[in-house]
Amino acid sequence: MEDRNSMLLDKSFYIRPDVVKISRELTGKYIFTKTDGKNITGGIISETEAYAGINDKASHAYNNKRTKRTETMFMTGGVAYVYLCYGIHSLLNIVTNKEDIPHAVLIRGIIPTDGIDIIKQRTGYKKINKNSLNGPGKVTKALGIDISHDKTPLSDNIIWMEVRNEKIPKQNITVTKRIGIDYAQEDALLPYRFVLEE
DNA sequence: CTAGTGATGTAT
DNA sequence: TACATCACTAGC
Repeated sequence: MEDRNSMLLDKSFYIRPDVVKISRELTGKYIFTKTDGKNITGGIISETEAYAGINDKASHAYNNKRTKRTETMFMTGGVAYVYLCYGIHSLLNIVTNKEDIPHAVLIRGIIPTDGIDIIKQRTGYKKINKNSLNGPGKVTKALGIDISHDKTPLSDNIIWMEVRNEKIPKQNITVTKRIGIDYAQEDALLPYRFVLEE
């Protein structure tokens, strides 16, 4: 796994204080999973959003809201925060920053590279292309992630990130406002979404 | 455009 | 215990 062409992102990457920067940096990195007793599936992270804790009206942890569900966001960075949205879709977030500071990055899209046949099985898609997994619910379905993976450390060979040699220049990442958070008033306009350009 | 889906949060 | 809400998707 770890040679000079690929390196596991470890705790020191996730514990850093600037979640918006981490969100930008995760865009273009690789995510892999080994779930379901199946082999590795994964791809290049093509879209992320930052959720910046207690002062961000779009965040589940806004106003220091601490419940059974949001407790995960308060953990030390480097674990998965997975919750069910609209009764159907499990959404995968990466918890960042130190304990008690509830920052997270939502993984909104990947370009599949590994385990294409398993991804076809899980999604039911007959063909897979670089745009097939362009939504947060599609990503978790393809990677075999559900709410049972909440609190999973990103160091356990179940869900993990790698950096590889491919250079993703900064200018190839577009920045926009976040999706589906109209309830967040002025914070809905924050430039916290990062998308890899074609 | 809209229905579907169920865990979660908040109020009773 | 009840009810509204929701970091979405697929199918018209």
